[in-house]
Amino acid sequence: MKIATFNINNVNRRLPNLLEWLEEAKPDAVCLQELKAEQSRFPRAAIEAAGYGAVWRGQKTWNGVAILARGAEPVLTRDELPGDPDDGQSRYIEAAVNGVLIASIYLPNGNPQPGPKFDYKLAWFERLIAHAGELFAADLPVVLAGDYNVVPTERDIYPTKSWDDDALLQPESRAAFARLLSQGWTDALRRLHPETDDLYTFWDYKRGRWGRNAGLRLDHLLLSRSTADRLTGGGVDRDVRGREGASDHAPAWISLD
DNA sequence: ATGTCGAGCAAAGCTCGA
Repeated sequence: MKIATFNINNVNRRLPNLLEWLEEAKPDAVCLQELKAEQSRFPRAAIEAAGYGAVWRGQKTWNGVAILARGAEPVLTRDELPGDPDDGQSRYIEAAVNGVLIASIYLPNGNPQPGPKFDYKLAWFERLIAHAGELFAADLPVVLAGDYNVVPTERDIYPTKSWDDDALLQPESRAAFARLLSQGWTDALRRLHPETDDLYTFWDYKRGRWGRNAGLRLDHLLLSRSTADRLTGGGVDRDVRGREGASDHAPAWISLD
């Protein structure tokens, strides 16, 4: 079973890119982030025609997350992260696909920091850690996939000082990600490629960063115990980032036995 | 400080978010 995560950065504007990648990569389940489409504007028909069922939680202009399943309908389990009934941002959706509980996560960016957006990022992280703790303890096959907006370690960014003040690299952001992992989750791509220095999933549009491979690893697939035992492979479809009209993220994927 | 990209608002170019 192949499971992917892809920050599409506007599902309607980049629909041809998404359909092309689905056709060639044929993932069994896909987590999308940054739909940037309100609920009624999700391109359901085109995605169905490509052979995928879908559940999604849209929002006007910003955010938005979805889960697609090849030849199946994902079984929705929740479409918001518990812990704050006043949070109206569409950043979490969870569904069962082929016996695996899958979450599509779009963690807040948090810039500029310090400030209210960074506070929101850290508070959202705490809610995720609380919910993930319950899922891990349940000992189910779970994959928490998405754009975490965190560069976990120095190995996960090209050599630069340019991002030192960015919310994605702050010690608080990294500590929260490390605390999530410490519940027992496996960072699948780093597990598979422990020595790779350019395991990036994001290249900023600015300053030719794609052309000089100045990337960041922001998109992660975290595996519960039973799914980690089934991990057989994975990678980043980085060529997708170089195509006409591409998202600034590339798809990351894993295979489970 | 800058660079890129796109949307919203509202009628063109600025502001915002990423």
